[in-house]
Amino acid sequence: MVPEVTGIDKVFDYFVPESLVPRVGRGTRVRIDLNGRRVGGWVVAIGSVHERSDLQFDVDRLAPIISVSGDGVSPDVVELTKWMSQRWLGSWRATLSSATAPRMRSRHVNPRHGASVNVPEDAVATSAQELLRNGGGLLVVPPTASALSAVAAIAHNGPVLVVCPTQRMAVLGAASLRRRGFTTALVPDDWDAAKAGVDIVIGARSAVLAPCADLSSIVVIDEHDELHHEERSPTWNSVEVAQERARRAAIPCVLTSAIPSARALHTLHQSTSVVSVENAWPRIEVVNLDDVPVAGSLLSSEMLSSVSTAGVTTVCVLNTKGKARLIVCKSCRAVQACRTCTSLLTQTEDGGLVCVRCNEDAGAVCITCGRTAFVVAKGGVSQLVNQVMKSTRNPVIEVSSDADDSWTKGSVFIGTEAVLYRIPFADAVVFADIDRDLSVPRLTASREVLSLVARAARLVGPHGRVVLQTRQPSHPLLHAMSSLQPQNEILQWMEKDLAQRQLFAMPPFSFMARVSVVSPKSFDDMPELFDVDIAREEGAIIAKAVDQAALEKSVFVLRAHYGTALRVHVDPKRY
DNA sequence: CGGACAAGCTGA
DNA sequence: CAGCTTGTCCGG
Repeated sequence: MVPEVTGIDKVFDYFVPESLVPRVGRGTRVRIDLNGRRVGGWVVAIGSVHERSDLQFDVDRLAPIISVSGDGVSPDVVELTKWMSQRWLGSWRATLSSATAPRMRSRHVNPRHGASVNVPEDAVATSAQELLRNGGGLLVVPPTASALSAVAAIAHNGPVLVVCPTQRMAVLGAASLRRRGFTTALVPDDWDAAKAGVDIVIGARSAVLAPCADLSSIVVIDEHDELHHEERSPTWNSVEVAQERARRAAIPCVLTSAIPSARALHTLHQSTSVVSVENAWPRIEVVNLDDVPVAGSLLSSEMLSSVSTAGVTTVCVLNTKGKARLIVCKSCRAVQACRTCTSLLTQTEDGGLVCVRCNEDAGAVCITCGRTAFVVAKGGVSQLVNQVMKSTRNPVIEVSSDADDSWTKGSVFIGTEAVLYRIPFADAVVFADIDRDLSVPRLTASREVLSLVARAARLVGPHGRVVLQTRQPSHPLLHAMSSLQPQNEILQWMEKDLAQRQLFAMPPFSFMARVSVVSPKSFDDMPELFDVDIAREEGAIIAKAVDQAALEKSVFVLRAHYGTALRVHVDPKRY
C-alpha cells in the first residue's frame, strides 16, 4: 500500500478484510487509516502473511483496509510507475498519482470496431508501416506534414496509444482521427472507454500511463518537444516512459519529430526513417541585421514587406525574457562568439568573456579587433510595436500573456515566443532578433531555437515564410535551416552537435540532476560525493555523472543527509 | 504530511 | 521549571 500523502515515500502493509478480497487487486485505490488519519492510497502488492518473512512486527498489528474507492491503476502500469520513480529519483506516490484517472463521469464512446478504415497512402504512412515492421523507432516527419497519417497507418494493426505534447493537439488529433473512421478515446476524459477498448487512445503527457485494451503499439508525436517533460519532481519524460512501456509489453514504439532530440538520435540511430516530402519546410530566410541601414533597428526590408502587405498575417517574435544577452564590440560591432564551437559568448561579472558550451575562458578582448569595450544589445517588444505601427496600415497587436485571443487575418502580432502558441495561423513568422535566443547562456540554446523555428514552420505551412534576423548570418544552425534542403542539413547539424556533446560528456552521454534544498538547510554542509561533477548554480547544484548508477548513489547520499528538504530534478530540460 | 516527543531557550 | 520553539523521527 502506497499512501497518497506527500512527504511519505514508503510502502505500508495492511490487512484485506474477507469482504473486500474480491474487489482488491494490484493497483486498486483504497482508503486506509494511517497514524490516525484517514487517507487514500494504492495497493501495489498482494500476498499472504505466511509468505512474508520481512514483517518486523506481529501480524495482529496490521490495520485493515477501510474501503475500496475505485479501480486505480492497472497492474502493468503499477510496475511502470515504480520504474519511473527509480529512473527519475522521485516518490512512487507521485508517479502513481499521474497514472490515476481523475474522478469524473465518462463520455460515451462507441466500442472498438476494428481497423476497417483504409490505410492512408502518403509517404508518412508508408514509412510508419515500414518502421512498425522493424519493431518501431524514430520517424523524421517534416513539420508541415501530418504525423496523424502515421497514427492511422499504425492503428490498422491494432489499438494504439498516442502521446501528444499538448492537450490541444490531442483534442484536434482525436477529432481528425474520428473523422477518418477510427474510434478514439481522448484521455483523461474518456478514460473508461480507453479501458473498454477503442482503436486509438490519445492524450497529452500522462496519456502514456492510460489504460488501453489490447495495446499493440505506442506513438509519441513531436518527440523533441519540451512539453513531454514533467516540470515538477519527479521530472519524468513521456517519451522514455513510452519506450519503457512498449519494451515491457513487447510492442513497437514509434517516435515522430521533424527535429529529433539528441537522445532519440543517439539511442535510435539504427532504426530511423526519414520521410521526404516535397517542400515540407517553408522558405526560411536569414537576414543580416548589420545590413539594416539604421543602426540598432530591427526593421529589415524583409520584415517591412511582410508587415505592410495588406491581407498578410505576420507574427513577429522577440525574446525579451530571461538572461539572453548578445555581446557586441563597441567599436567594430562584431558579435562575440567562441573560436572553437562558434556558440555565442557570455560576459562574466568582471567583464571577461566565456563560452558556456565548452566552458572556456575567451579573455576580455574583441575576437576581431582586439578592443575591450562591449555593448549589450537590448530593446523590448513594446519598442518594436511602436516602430512597426509607424510603418504599416495593418492592425498591430501586442500579444501578452493575459491578452484575449482575437485572431484576425491580415494583422501583425508581436510578442515573445509565446505568440507561436497563441496564434492559430500566419503567412509569415519573423524572428526579429534570433540572436537573443541563440545567445541564451545554456547548452541547449541551439536546440531551443530549432524547436521555435519548427513551430513557426508549422504555423505558416509549406507555402509560408519564416524570417530569421541575426547579426551572425554564417552561424552553422542558421545556415542549415535556410538551405534548400533544410531537413537534411538540420540532421547533419545534429550529427555534429551530437559529436560535440560526446566530446564534452553532455547528455545523452551523461546523466544530470539539478538538486536544491529548502531553507533553513543549505549546501554549506554538503557531504562528499564521488564519481560526479558538481557545478554550483544560484540556489542549486547540478550534479553530472557518466552513468545513471553514480548519479543515483549521490542523490541517495544527499537524501540521507537532507531528508525531505531535498528537491531533485533529474534530466533538467535546460542546462 | 502531521503528530509525538525530546532537547534547547526564556523569563520570573 | 512551566511554557514555548525547534528539530527529528515515524506511521503497518
